[in-house]
Amino acid sequence: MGEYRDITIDDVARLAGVSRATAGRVVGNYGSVSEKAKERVLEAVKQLDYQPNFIARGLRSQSTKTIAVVIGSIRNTYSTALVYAVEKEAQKKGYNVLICTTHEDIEKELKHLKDLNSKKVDGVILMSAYRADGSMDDKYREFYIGKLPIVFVDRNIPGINRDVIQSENFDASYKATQYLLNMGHKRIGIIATSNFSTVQERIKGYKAALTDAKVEFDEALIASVDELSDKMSRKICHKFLEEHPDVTALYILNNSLCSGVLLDLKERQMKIPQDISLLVWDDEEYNELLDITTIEQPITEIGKQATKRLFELIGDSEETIDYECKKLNPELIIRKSCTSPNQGK
Amino acid sequence: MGEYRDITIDDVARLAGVSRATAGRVVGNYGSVSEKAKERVLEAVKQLDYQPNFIARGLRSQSTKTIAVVIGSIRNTYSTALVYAVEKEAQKKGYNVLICTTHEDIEKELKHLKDLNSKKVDGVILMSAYRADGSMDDKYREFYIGKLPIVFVDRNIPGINRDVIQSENFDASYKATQYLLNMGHKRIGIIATSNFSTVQERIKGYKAALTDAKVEFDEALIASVDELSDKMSRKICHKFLEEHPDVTALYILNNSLCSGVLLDLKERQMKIPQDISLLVWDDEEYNELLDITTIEQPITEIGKQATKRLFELIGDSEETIDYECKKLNPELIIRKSCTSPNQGK
DNA sequence: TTGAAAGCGCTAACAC
DNA sequence: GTGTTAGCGCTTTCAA
Repeated sequence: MGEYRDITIDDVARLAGVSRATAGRVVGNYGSVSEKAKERVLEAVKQLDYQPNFIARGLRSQSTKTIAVVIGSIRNTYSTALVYAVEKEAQKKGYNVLICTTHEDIEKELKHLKDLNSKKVDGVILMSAYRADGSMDDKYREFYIGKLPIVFVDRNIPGINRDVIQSENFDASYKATQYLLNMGHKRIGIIATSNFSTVQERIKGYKAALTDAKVEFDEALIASVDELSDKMSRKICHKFLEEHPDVTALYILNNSLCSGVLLDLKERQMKIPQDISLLVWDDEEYNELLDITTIEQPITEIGKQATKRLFELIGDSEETIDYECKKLNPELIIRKSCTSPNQGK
Repeated sequence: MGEYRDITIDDVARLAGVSRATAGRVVGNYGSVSEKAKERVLEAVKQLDYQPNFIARGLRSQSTKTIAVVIGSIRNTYSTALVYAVEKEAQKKGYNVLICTTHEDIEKELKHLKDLNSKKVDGVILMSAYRADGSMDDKYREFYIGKLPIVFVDRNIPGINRDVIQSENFDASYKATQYLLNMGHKRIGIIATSNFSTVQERIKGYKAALTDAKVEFDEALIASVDELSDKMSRKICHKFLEEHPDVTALYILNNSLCSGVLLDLKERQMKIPQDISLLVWDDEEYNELLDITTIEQPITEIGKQATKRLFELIGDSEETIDYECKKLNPELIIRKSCTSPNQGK
C-alpha cells in the first residue's frame, strides 16, 4: 500500500479550483455557495473519494455527533431494547451511539462519565447504577450536574435535578400486587434486585396494596439478589422457598432473575400456577411461550423519548430548559401463571 | 452557569509554571519529565480538575481510542453476547465501543463503514450483512479492504482477504444432522434465514450428512425466513408444516426463528419431541428451560478473539500482517427435544 | 529534561 | 458569494 495520506478538504479545493472555505461550505452543507462552485466541488469530492474528517470537524465545532448509553449490562432484553430504541433515534439524526457498561458498579459509571466528558460525546442516556442505600461522595455529584447533557432512564438519583424518564413503578406494582391479593394470596414472596430507585418504588407499591387489603406486611418475604445471574437467583430462590414454604405466589421484580427461579421450580417439580403463582417484571420472549404473567415496561418508548429529549438538550445552547421527570405506564399482561392459592390443593 | 470555558492544557501549564509541552507530557504520559515538574503538573491538574480533550488528542495522534461493532440487530442473544465480549476486551485496553446496526441491510452497512472512516474509529468488528447471492457493486469492495482495520466475525465475504473468526459451521451442522439421522429421521425440515455465508455452510453440512447416510436431499424441505421476527418465522413454519406434514424433525438454523416456530407448534398442539423433534442453532436462556437441544456457538470466545486480533492490527503500523480465517467449534448440547420418529406414534 | 513552534483538518469570523 | 486568516486543544518535531 505504500505511503499514504488522507485526502483533505484542501485537495478538494485545489482540484475544484476554489478556496478551502468554499469547499468546506459545500461538503459541510453550511453557508452559501453558487451553484457552479457547488457542482465543481461535488465533482472533485467524487473524483478524489473525499471523506471528511469528523475529528477535525469535531474539534472545531465542538460536536462529535455521538451520544453514549450507559447501562449495567447489555446481556438482557431490557437494556437491549433500550439500546435499540436509542440507536434508532440517533440514526435518524445522523448520530452514532457509544455503549458503556457498568456492571452495576457506580465507580465504573463515574469513570465512564469522566471518559465521555473527555471524548466530548454530545450527550448521555444514563441508566444509573446508583443504589438508594449507596453512599456517593459529594465530589462525584458534579459528574451528574455538569455541562454534559444527560437524560436519566429507568432509574434516578435523588437530589440530582435532571431529566428522568421511567416507568410508573409504584402504581404498576400496586396493581400487580392487588391482582394477586384479589385471587386470595396472602403470602407473596418478592425476589428483588439491589436497591435501585425502581426497586424501592415497586416495593412501596407492594406494601401499599398489602396495607389497603389489610394483609400484614412481612419483611422476611423480600429476598434480594445482588448479582443478576441465573446461578445466583436460583440459589436465592431455593433458600427462600425452603425457609418460606407457606408462600403461595412469587413476585419477581426483574426478569433477569426469572430463569433462575424457573430452574429451581423445575428442579423441585413445582407446577405453575397449580403449586405456586408467578408474576414477573419485564417481558421476555419465553414469557409468552411459558404463559407467564408479566408487567411489561414501555422500555422502547422510554428509550425513544429519552433520546428525543436528549437531542432537545443538545440542540438548545441555553441552559434554561427545565428538567422534568416523566413516568410512563407499564402494562400488566395477564397470562396463565397466576391462580388462586387453593386451586392447587 | 454563565460563560464557561473548558480547562485546557495551557491552563495547567500556566498554573504549574511549565510549558504546554511539558504539561502535555505528564498528562499524556509520554516523553520524559523530571519528577519535580511532574509533581507540579499533577497538582495543577488536580486543582483545576483538568480533563484532557480526546478530540484534540485524536486529531493530532490519529487515534480515537474507539472501535466499532457493526451487527445486524442488537435484539438477540447472539449479537448481544458478541457486543458483550467486544466491550469487555475493549475496556481492558481503555477503548470505547460504538455500536452500529444494519438491520441486515448491506447498504446500511456500507454507509456505516463510510461513516466510521470519517469518525476515525481505530478499528471495526464486522458481522457483515453480506448475502452470498447478493450482488455487491465492485466500487463498494474498497470499504472492506481499505486502511481501516477490520475483523470479520461470524460471517465472511468471499474474495475479501481479511481476518475472519467464525464457527466451524459445516462440521457442526454435519454432526447435528447425523445425530438426527441416527435416530431414524429421514424427513428433516430446515428453517433458515437469508443466505449468509454461515447459512450456506450449515446447509452444506446438512446435505453432506444426508448424502453419507444415503438419505435423499429434498430442496423443498428448506424454508427460508428473510425477516427475523417471531411473526414471520411463525408464519413460515405454519405454511411449511402444512405443506410437509411428513417432516419428523425441524432443524432451525438461527435462534431468532425459534420462538416463532415454538408458538406455531404450541398452537397446533404438537408436543416436542413426541410429535416432532427440534434442533436449534445458538443457545437462548429458554432453551434450557424448555429442554431444547441446541448447537451452541462459542460467540463470546469469538468476540474475544476477534477483538484481540483487532488490537493486533491496530497496534501494528506495518501492513504486512497476514490475515487468517479462524474457525472455532460449536458444541452440540443434547437435551430432550429430539427422539426417534416412531417414538410418538 | 525542557520549551518554542508547527500543524493535525476543519469551521467560523471577517473582509472583500 | 467567496477567499483569507485564525484557531479549536493537543502532540510532535527540533533545538537548546
